[in-house]
Amino acid sequence: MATYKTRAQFVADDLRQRILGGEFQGGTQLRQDALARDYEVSRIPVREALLTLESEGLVEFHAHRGAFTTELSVSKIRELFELRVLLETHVLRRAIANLTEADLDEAESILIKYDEALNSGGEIGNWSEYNFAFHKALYAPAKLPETMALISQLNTKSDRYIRMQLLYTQEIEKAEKEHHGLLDFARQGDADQACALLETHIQEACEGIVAVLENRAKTMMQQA
Amino acid sequence: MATYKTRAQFVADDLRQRILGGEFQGGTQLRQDALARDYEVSRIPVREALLTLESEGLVEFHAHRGAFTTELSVSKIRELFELRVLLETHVLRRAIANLTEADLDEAESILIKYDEALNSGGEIGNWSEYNFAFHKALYAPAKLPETMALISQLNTKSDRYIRMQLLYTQEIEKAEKEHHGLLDFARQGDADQACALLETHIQEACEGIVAVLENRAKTMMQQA
DNA sequence: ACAATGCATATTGTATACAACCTGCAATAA
DNA sequence: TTATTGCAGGTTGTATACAATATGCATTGT
Repeated sequence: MATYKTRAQFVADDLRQRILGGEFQGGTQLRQDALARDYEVSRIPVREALLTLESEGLVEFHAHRGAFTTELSVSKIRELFELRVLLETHVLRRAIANLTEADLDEAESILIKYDEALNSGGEIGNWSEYNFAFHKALYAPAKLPETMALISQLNTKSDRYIRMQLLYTQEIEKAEKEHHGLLDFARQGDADQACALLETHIQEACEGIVAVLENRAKTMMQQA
Repeated sequence: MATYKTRAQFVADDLRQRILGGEFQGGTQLRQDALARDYEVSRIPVREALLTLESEGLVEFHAHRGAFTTELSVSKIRELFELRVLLETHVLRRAIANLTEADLDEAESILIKYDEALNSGGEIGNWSEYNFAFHKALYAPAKLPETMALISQLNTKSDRYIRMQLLYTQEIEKAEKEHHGLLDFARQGDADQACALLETHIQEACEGIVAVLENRAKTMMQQA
């Protein structure tokens, strides 16, 4: 079901990737006309795509002035990651309560696939997706779809910054170790330790991003 | 700023009210053509309004089949209210930490205004708004805008059912007492007790809604 | 009788055309 | 000089027109 993709959805999906990939600086205006030419469609599906992205927090509309990509302040990033801690530990705890062997294997297979991709090539272009896929697999047994939707939303909002962090720091291996740790605790059924690890995992990612952002702000000051 | 309202926004706001007011059964199709005639606009702003409402979880789009009002299952309602407990106690705790007299007075004034409206007339049409306004005032000192946005989102999604509950049960006075209780605990700076009360406040509202829904389902079975 | 197929109709999705509005600059007046 | 007003150009917002798709019914064949 819902296999058909309208042009608006196509544009939305592609544009989301481009924004998350860092193609646009925060605050740049997305001209409907130009995008319509790019995708060889009219402005109507472009507008609808932009509206979708607005609801995801990636762009902002100003009436009669158009859509601009958003930029998060440090305090908002901190807030988002605090929410992630709150929601994801909640889900993880519930997930561990009704975890099966199959669930654990599923999560582990994602991790292994990622390990291989990392060791062989080093293509971190879609690391962010692998990362989220693992978390999702781990949380899925909780069977809390609404909560997962919120978590996805938070991830989408902060994904740009996560990628940026990975670009500037070499935290991937550390994250990878923590993922294995999470899996081990989950396998042992130790929800408390798993949640504690998850909490620091998220918090440290947050601090890494904040550090990169503040560094960038400083170098930009010097340039000016 | 942003004082201008496009037609799409106008339609979205009005349609949201109508949906939350219970004008449409869950699952009814919203024909773009009919709505466009109603509001005397073209279908374009109607579509955009429906897209906005989709992002709020009030309607669902099916490609080439249009928009339908959503209906929440009991398990989803339970999940939403569980999320509310999680997020709202989090915010409340933070709010109590940096609460000023002015904040408390502000919240109290909303409560008093509502008390008066309730005693004099009994217009519960917009009780739901008063209710949320009070909660918002109480949470505002936490200064967590992203979190508040999520909470608003959850409230919008469940608002229809809250109204329904109020229509079928007489829980308003009880909620009112609990609101005063919340305010008292907040004034004393007792975050633990305030959060405990908030938790039961939300949970009982949830159970009330579930009871109404299951009752309605039963009577519908009998009719058929 | 019943299932499958094709057509008619209606509704959605999109392109094009036009109106409303914002922005920046030039001209004018204090 | 500086603030204000009006206009020009460009972008967004919306109406209209058309294309694509889903649904229901009639038709056909078994």
